[in-house]
Amino acid sequence: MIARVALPIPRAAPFDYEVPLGLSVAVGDRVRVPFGPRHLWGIVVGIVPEPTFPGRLLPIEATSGPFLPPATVSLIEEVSRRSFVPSGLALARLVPLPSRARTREVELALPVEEARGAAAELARRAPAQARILAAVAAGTTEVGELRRLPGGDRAVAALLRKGILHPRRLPFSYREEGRAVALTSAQREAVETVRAGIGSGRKYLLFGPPGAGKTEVYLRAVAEGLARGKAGLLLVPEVSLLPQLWARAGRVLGSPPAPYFGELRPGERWESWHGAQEGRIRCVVGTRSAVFVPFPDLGVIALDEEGEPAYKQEEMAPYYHARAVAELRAGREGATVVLGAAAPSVETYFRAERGEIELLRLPRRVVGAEPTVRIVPRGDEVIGPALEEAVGRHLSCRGQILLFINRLGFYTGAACRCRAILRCPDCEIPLVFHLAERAFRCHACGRILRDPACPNCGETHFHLFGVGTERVEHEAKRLFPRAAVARLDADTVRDRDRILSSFAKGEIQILVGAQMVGKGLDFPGISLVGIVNADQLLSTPDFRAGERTYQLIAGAAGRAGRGDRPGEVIVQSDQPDYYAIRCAVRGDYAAFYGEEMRYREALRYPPFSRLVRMVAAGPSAEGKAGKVARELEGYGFEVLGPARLFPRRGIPRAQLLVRGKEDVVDALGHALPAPPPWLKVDPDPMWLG
DNA sequence: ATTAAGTAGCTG
DNA sequence: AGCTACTTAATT
Repeated sequence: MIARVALPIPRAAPFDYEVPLGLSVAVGDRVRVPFGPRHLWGIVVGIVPEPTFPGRLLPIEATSGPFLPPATVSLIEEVSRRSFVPSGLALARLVPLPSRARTREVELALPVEEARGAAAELARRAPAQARILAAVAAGTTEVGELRRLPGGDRAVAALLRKGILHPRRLPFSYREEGRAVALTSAQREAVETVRAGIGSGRKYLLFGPPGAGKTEVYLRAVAEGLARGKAGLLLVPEVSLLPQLWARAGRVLGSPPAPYFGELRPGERWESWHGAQEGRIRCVVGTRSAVFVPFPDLGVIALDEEGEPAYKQEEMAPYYHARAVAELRAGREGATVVLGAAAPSVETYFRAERGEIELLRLPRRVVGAEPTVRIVPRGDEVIGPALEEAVGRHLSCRGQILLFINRLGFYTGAACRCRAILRCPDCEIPLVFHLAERAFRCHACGRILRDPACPNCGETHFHLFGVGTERVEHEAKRLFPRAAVARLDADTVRDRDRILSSFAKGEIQILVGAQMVGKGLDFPGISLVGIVNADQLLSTPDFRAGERTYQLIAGAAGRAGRGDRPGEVIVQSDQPDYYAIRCAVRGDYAAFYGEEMRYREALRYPPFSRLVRMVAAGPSAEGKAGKVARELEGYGFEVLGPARLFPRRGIPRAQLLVRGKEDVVDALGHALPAPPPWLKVDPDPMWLG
C-alpha cells in the first residue's frame, strides 16, 4: 500500500511513501517520514494502491495513530486547492498539535466579598492561603506570581483543591445578567424554519436590524441541533464578541460552550479541538479559524455578521473565507448554515434573492427601541458642536457613550511645507503619529520613526492632520474632563477584557473604539453612539467601500439604545448625500442594495463576476506579474493589470486581477497548476488595494 | 523548509 | 580561473 503524505512545505503536492508491513496507516494519521537528509511529520491524505511518483519509495518510519477525521482532511485539502496553497502547509497552520493545558491563571470561585471573608477566616489557621486569597481578590491572577509569595506553592494547590479557586479556562471573564427572553413571532418562525431544515444541508440568511434578536435564533437553532444529538458551531467575526456570546450560549444551552480562536494558548486550543473531535465538547464558539474544528456529527453552523471582512484570512496562507468554508463544510457534512446580518454583503443578499439561500427576516428590534439617527457636518473639529452637545446631554443623564473611529493613532498623516506626505521608507504608505510613543508608525510593517525628515527637502517639521482613536480620546477628555474615558483599539487590546468589563459595570462613561467596538457588542447602558468620521470610511479605493461604509454605520448605530433608554446616533459627515451614508442612517438596506447593484453591474464587479487577485512580490515584481498576465491572456482569461502596489517592508509588489465567471478558479487551476513561490493567489479577495 | 546545484557577474 | 550572490530544482 502507498500513503500520500502532506508535508508542511510551502510549495509542494503530497509525497508518496510505502506503508511498511505490520504498520497500520489510514487517512488522517500523523506519520514521520524520511525527507532528504531530515525527518518530517506529515498527515496522511490518501491511501492508494499505486504511487504517482515514478521513483523508488521510502517507507513511513512511525505513526502517532489517528489524528484527524478524514472529513477534516478532505475539507482542508479542498480549501487549499481553491487557494493554490499546498495542503501540507494548510494542515500545519490550521490544525493544533497536542499540548498540555497548564494552569497559568486562577479565578475566584466565590463572589469577592465571600472570598475576603474566607481570607479573614483562614488568617489564623492558614496564613499563606489567606494571603493568596487576598491577592487574588485584589486582582493578581497569575499562578506564577502567586507561587512566589511566602508559602504560595502549597497554598495555591490547597485552594484549588478546596474549590475556592478555579483554574481559569478562558482568556476572558464575563458574567451576564440572566435575561428571560420570550421570542417574537418572527423569531419563532425563523427558529421553526431552521429547525425543520436541520439535517438537510440547507442555508439560511437571517436578515434583521441590530437588536432584532438574531443571536437568540442562532442559539435556539443550535440548541435544537444539540437536542437531536448534533453538535453546534457559533462563529463571530471578532474576539471581543466572544465573551458575551459565550456567556449567553452557556445560559441558553445549559452548559458553557468551548472557545476556539487564534489567540488561544496551545493547550487550550488543543483542548477545544480535541474535545470536539472526541465528542466530549458539543458546542464551540469562536472566530474564523473555528470553522475547521472537527465534530463527528455537526448539526448547525451559525455565522454572525456574515459580511464582516474579518472572516477572510488575508495575511497568511491558506487564504480562506470562513463563510465559504462554512458553506462548503455544511454541504459535505449535512449541516445547516445560518448566516446572520443587519447589513449583509451584496454577494450574499444576491444569492438569497436568487433562492440559493433562504431569506429569513426579523423586521423589528426586540431589544430597546429604534434609535434616532442624525447626520451632522464635522468641519474641522474632531468632535463637532452637535456631537459635543449630545455627549454632554447623555453624560448628564448618566448614559454611556460610544465614539467610533476607524483609524488608529493620533494624527493619521503628516505633510511637509513642500507638499510631500511623510511616508514609510519601506512601505510608502503614509506614516501615522502615535502619542503613546511620541513617534510616527507605519501600520503596514510596524516600523517606528522617532524624528523623520522630509526625503524631499530635509524639513523636520510637519503639518499634522487626520483623526485617529488617540486623538478622539484626547479630545473627549479635553471636552469632558470629569468623564471617565477609555480607548479600545489594537493598541490597547491587551486590556480588552478589563476595559469591556469596566464598561459593562458603568465605570467608564465614554468608550472610544475602532473596528472591534463597531459590531455586535451588547451593552444596555449605551445611549449615544457617535461615528466621528463617516467620510473616511469611503476613502478606500475599493469596489466594496460603499458596502463597508453601510456596514460600519449600521453596525455602530446598532450599539445604541439596547437598554431602557432611547438611543441616539450621530454621524459626522461632510458628504451626507452619498448613497451608502444616506441609506445607512435611514436603515434602508433595500435602497442601498439597489444602488450598489447598479454600480456593480455597470463595472462588472461581483456578484456580476468573480475576481481572483494575484500578487507578485520580490525583485522586478512588475515584470514578473506582466509575464503571468500575458500567459493568462494567452489562455483566454480576462486580466486587469498588472498594477504596481506599495512595497511591503521594502519588497516591491505588483498585482493583477483575473475576472471571470463562477468557474474561473477551477479554470485557473488548470492553467496554473503550481504557481511560483513569489505569486500569491487569492480566490476571493476582500480588498483590491 | 532546507539544501544542493547551477549561473551571472566580477576580481586582479 | 576562482569567487560571491543569487536563482532554481529536488526532496517521495
